[in-house]
Amino acid sequence: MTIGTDAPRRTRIQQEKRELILEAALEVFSTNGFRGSTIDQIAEAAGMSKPNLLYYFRRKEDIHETLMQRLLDTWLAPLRELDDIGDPLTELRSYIRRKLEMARDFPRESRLFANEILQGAPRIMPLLAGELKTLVDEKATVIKGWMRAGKIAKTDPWHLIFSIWATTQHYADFDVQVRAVLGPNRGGDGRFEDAARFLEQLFLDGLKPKT
Amino acid sequence: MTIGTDAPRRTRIQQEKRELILEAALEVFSTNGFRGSTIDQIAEAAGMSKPNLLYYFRRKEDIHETLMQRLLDTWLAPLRELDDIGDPLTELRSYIRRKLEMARDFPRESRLFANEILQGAPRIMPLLAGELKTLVDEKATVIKGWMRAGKIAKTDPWHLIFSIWATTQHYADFDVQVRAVLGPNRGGDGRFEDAARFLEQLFLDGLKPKT
DNA sequence: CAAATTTTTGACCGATTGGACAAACGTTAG
DNA sequence: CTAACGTTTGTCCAATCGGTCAAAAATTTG
Repeated sequence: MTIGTDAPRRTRIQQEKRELILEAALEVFSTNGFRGSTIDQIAEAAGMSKPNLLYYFRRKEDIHETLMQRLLDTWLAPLRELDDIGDPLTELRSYIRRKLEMARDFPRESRLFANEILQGAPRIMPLLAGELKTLVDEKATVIKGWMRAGKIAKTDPWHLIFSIWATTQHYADFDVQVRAVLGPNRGGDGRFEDAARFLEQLFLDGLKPKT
Repeated sequence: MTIGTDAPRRTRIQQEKRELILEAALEVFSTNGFRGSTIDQIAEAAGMSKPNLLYYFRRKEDIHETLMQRLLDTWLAPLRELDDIGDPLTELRSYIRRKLEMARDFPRESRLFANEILQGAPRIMPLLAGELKTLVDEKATVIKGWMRAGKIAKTDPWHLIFSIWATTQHYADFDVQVRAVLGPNRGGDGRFEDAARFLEQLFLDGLKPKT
């Protein structure tokens, strides 16, 4: 019997094998893109034969789809946590920090997402215009409230969110370039701490109310 | 006779055909990546048969290589123009503006470059660690001079350049997402002016010396 | 005009691709 | 042990890939 994509998992072994495949596929897809990756590559990375892999995921697209669905949840978690309860500047600062930590700890997820968007988001466009837009609009309203209350400088909340995404994800998506430019000394493990310090200064001083 | 990559162009027709192919290849490569693009796609986009295209460029890689070489020159031009002569804040502001204009006017070039970096820059790594690093180091020294002179706030020049790259190129590379989130109203042609206003505020207020 | 050269194309090739399938293998329940 | 079920693999297939080649067509040259 083959394992359907939406069918409930049966044995513990199936769960584990599917997880193994997804892990391998994340590695391969994130570095080669969807069309640039082959089932053979994924199967080899997962340590199994191609037909065996196709026993757990019937089509190449199914693997990618499962990967993207899981990705979006964890990827948007930091933004969901952005809340109205704390101090606005502190909230924003910790959002930036969390996003940067995700770029550091989950660079493959970031690159997988970037690959999809770069190519026109053919597989997740509905999610962008639906779930994502709703979430961003909601958070933009929160930020606008902070601006009206004089807690942070008045500016465009949507482009503020874009700039946080751009600057943090840059350290995952363009990691090769960052390391090449920084060189062997400054391009080491400390580059994320340097980035965190810089981004905090850039955003906070730029957002501090004038009064 | 076939046309070599490094051979000097002969007739005007050859120049034009090569240009036609490069234009078509830019379109295809920038949306599908190198491995995701086929010679047939490029040939069709250029309005010619596959063997005809291969008469002008012997290998698929030759097209990509020519494209990347041209790209880097124009792509780094704004940074090269960053000079020590004018007012530092004005210099940085116009650099940001020029980069954003390039993201608006040459989004395909930006995506082509992003695709290459995302996949580990296998074809231009030497350029990154060589020419690019040299240029950035040089400009970082200029910026550091501005900081020592108290003209702009003290921070990390390299990460400052990264953040300018990230925020501006975001509007080319993630254009689909930007438009989806902004929606039909705010996602129209005015989005680049909104972005310009926001980025100016973000960077200038963040870089202004405290005194 | 005709000869020489450049440009274009149809047909083809070997390699790789995503995927199908039946047989073999392993495991577990009776 | 054995029947049933879940798992794995070798083999195969049609489609597509990058690229070749010889010959036709168009253009340039004399």
